[in-house]
Amino acid sequence: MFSLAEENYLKAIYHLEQEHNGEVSTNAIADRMDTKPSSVTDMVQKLAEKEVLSYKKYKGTLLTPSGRKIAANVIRKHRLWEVFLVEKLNFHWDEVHDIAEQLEHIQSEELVVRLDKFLGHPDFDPHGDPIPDKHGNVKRTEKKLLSECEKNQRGVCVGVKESSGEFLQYLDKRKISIGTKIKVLGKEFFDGSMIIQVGNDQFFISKKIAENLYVQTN
Amino acid sequence: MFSLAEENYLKAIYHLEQEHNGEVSTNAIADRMDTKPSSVTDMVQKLAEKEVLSYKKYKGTLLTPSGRKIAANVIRKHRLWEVFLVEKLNFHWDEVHDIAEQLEHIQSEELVVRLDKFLGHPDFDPHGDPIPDKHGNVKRTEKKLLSECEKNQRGVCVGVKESSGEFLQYLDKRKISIGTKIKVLGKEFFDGSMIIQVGNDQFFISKKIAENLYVQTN
DNA sequence: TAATATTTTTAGCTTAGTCTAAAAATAAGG
DNA sequence: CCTTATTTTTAGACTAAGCTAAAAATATTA
Ligand SMILES: [Mn+2]
Ligand SMILES: [Mn+2]
Ligand SMILES: [Mn+2]
Ligand SMILES: [Mn+2]
Repeated sequence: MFSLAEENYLKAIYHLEQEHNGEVSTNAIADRMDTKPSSVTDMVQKLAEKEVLSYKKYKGTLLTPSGRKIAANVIRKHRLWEVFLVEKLNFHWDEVHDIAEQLEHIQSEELVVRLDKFLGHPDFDPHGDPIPDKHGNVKRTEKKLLSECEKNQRGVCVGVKESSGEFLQYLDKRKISIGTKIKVLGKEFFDGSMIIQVGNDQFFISKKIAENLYVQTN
Repeated sequence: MFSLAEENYLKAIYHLEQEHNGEVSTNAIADRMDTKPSSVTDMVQKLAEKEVLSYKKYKGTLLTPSGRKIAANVIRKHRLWEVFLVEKLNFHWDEVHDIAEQLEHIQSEELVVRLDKFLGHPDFDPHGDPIPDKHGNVKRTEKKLLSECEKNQRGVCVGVKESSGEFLQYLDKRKISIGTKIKVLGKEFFDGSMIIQVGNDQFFISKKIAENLYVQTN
């Protein structure tokens, strides 16, 4: 029904919609997909014909509910395959994206159902991103302070409570910014300090740090 | 390096070469691939440019060693994925071909290595077809009498010893002909009779039948 | 608000892979 | 061996998806 190229566009637009929460511009799509804006205009007009997105010249695009469902399903497959590659084939989590980029386009409802079951119905991919359910719904959660997180919880940094220069510099040094994924590897009850994982780095943070970082948890 | 369409052509030509053992005609390829002969001519000329097959106008084509290796690798992936689908995802063996037709085109050396390992380095796919090794070599075996086969062995019918009308009619009734795959489910030492599987059917055969059927075993 | 800069679209080309219709080569039959 | 049938190739067109260059719309800013 939808070609590989069309699926990739829908997926990119889906992600961009979340990020900008709202219409997505032609240039933003071109940037994300490594194509030229003129190519995007063509494709977006075709997808508007197919009613998977709404488009007004010069005004940007928004997915329709049906387009959003298709995109979510591609993302579901992408993330399920990533789980498979890491959990079953023992790939490292940072090696799997490009393979999943191909596997996400395999067409077979039944395959997805069985893969999901085989993997034990996982809720998150190896990067900590949530796996949409079969209806395209993603479990979206409230933000909270990192200090409220438990061991093994994952979250995405969505903001800071205090924003002094020193604190922001500290975050910068630790390569933490909005959108950074954080996993709690350990938590000390005595002083509330934590060991966390950020990208490939693991390090200690004090309770004070943890109390000033907002995360959106899984 | 090679597109999905090119890979499918190479694979089809590979199979046709075995079947006709020799040059493959344009029409034969068109038939197999469900395309028009004119499309085949175009593609075959392109593949000849790329030196994966040799082609002389009106004379048919033959894969070069490099073309044969590429084809065998696609077939390797196809059959490994079929094993995965049946053994791990519990698909029935007659449901997996179309999905494998897509999965065989996923590009990743490492994925194949790990999938092969995960599956325990299988030698045959769920249909009993041999899985080429990483160098494109297929274990080709001698033909022998079905009566010489052991329990759980699989073979492809490649001929008969006696060819009386009654015998051939029997084979016909049982839907056994050249190319039919047979699996030995059980063997009785006392009288040499067997239970065999042919397609979805399972039935008894006497020693006399088994002694007159040549099979190529895995 | 008028000039300038940026974004987006259009127009026209390109390549891969397919098709139909017609021409050319080869094979078969009398 | 000549005529007819079959196979194969060529010529020309089409669609999907991309590109460049130029035009048009929108946004910025002096
Ligand atoms: Mn990914
Ligand atoms: Mn993709
Ligand atoms: Mn198959
Ligand atoms: Mn295929």
